Amino acid sequence: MKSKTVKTIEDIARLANVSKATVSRALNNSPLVKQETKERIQAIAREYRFRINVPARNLSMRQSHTIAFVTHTYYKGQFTVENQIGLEMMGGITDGLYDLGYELLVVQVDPSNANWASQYLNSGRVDGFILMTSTRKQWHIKTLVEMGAPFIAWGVPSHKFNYCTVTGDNITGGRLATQHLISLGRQRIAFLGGAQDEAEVQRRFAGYQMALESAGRKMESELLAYGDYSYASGSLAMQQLFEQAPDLDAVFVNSDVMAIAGINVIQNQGKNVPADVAVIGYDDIAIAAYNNLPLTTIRQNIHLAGKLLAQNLVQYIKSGVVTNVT
Amino acid sequence: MKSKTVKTIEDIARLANVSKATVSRALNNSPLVKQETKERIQAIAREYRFRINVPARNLSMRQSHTIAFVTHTYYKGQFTVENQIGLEMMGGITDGLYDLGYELLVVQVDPSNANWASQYLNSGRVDGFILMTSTRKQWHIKTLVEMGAPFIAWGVPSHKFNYCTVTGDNITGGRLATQHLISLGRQRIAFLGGAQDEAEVQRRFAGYQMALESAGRKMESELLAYGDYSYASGSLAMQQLFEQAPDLDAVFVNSDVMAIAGINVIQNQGKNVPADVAVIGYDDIAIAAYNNLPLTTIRQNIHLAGKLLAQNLVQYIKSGVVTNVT
DNA sequence: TGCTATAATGTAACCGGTTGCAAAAATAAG
DNA sequence: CTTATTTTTGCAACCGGTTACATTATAGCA
Repeated sequence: MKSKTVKTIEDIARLANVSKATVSRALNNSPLVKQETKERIQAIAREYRFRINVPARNLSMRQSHTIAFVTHTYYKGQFTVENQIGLEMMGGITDGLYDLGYELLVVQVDPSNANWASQYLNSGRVDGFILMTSTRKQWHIKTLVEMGAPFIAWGVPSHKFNYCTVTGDNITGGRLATQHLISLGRQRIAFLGGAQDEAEVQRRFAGYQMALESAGRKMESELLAYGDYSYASGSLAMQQLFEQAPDLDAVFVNSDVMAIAGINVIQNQGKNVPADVAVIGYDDIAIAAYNNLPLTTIRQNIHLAGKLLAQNLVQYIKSGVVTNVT
Repeated sequence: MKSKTVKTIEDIARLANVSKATVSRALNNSPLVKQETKERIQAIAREYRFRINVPARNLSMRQSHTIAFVTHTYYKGQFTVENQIGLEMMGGITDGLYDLGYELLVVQVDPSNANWASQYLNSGRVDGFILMTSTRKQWHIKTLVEMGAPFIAWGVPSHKFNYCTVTGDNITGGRLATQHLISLGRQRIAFLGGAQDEAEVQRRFAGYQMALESAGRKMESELLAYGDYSYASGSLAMQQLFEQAPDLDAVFVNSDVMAIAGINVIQNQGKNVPADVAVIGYDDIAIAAYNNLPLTTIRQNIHLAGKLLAQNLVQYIKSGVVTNVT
């Protein structure tokens, strides 16, 4: 524990009998300083527990080394996938950014106003954004693209614009889920999707279809129904499925929430889960593991996804575009 | 859309024919500048969409106007309350901070090393911390207190130290839950707590006891059991309760996760929930609402709590200590 | 009208780093 | 032992604000 007068790079310079510039270079491991001096300076810095002043560095380098995690205000009960996997994903992002020397700022934006982008960018507050937006909210993406803001989004990229994304492999996910059901010997496997116009849903459906086909079966339209991820829509869609195909013996549901709703409906029909009807859900929530429900779930590696988001965004900030599929 | 040469306060000064200093004052609404000039300058700033450079301001004012949300790396499946209410709470915090002109940085720390505190504080990166730590991790709190770092924690304050906190009103929560069960006409109401040494749990228990007493009943020790919030411990504790008091007809469980475990056990005993045994859970998760389980839950106003955390911390940064109960 | 109290603005020195360019030191070449 | 090179280091200007203090304009009052 030395005196605490060592707060700035200049203090260290004094202690080491060198100039500010040299200290700065030494601490940044510049090749311009002799190995020996470099080590000496670093040792001193370590000894005195020197912490570089971040705002000063940011100002000087005109970079904030900070990226914004953009989210809408969370409304209680608005149970979206985003809310559920949000924390886990943030963990991954923070991790990834940390390794790259960046930090994460949480920004809550008004969905009806894309002004935030310029606000944060032009203030030098952040170097880029990470959006957890689903395929909707295209509008925000449009704004960002137009203003040339560096950002990356989680979700299937729109074909209209060109920007960075990281996405779960929905096709494979859909295929795996369906194959699993097939391997259980199920004959009539239904598909209960999320919003039909979402790219994610379409891909899962594609996976579903692929699995069926490669098992020599064909998809039947009465085995399809769509909801909007809400509990209510799940119930509704499930009922619809039963009307269209009372003999179904399995269902692949696009979200765990709807899956739970579906299970409810099935049980109310007097059928047993999974004996009569097997149910398989998708991603989101840790609930599944702790639930006493007969529900299998396709898990996504959210932490990894977060890390990828971080890495690709930073990489983009220093060069070109990337689109990824996990 | 004007030319984009207006990036700094100096550009504006030029446009307004005044000095940098005056612009700075005008934008900060200082009483030192004439109302008229102030308005003129502000108008120009607005017109040119001027955004102040945050790093520069931070450097100059030696404040980051940023506070850190401290969290441990999230391990999948490590289903803690913190994880569950984390996002919602963050929403509240961001909200509260925003109103005060502060921002939220997410910091992931290594639980076994409290070095992060000085790292962030001394670097001028943040002005304070918000901990979501439960009563354990006292150690981190100790470190923070000792180094005089401004912070606030969610949870019942330790009597050993003096620091800011915001807490759910566990006593009232416990009372409400118990009263509810009483009003349902239940006779033998059990208490299934979390870790017995946690202040939160003790308070909930106090509430439980109060409710019983004011209903003219007295607490019986065979109706008590404790777990550690995990699913497994919930099952165990519930079994224990059944052994101790096979005739119980209601149970107040300290967390929704354990409640779900408990329900499972009860059902396996061939009893019906809630007909034979009523179950009431506590706080956390949005799951409850979407679950098909016969589970009532005491909800906490997490968003508000987050806001309070923000407000009280900032207030503290500018003055003294506060301890709050919602 | 002259003189002081007060309001409004300007000057310039920070804040704590980074970095282009010049100077000094060390090394190589002649 | 010079002179030309190549390394290392130092100087000083900047990044874009804030703010103590000096200066000037405005007003109040005898």
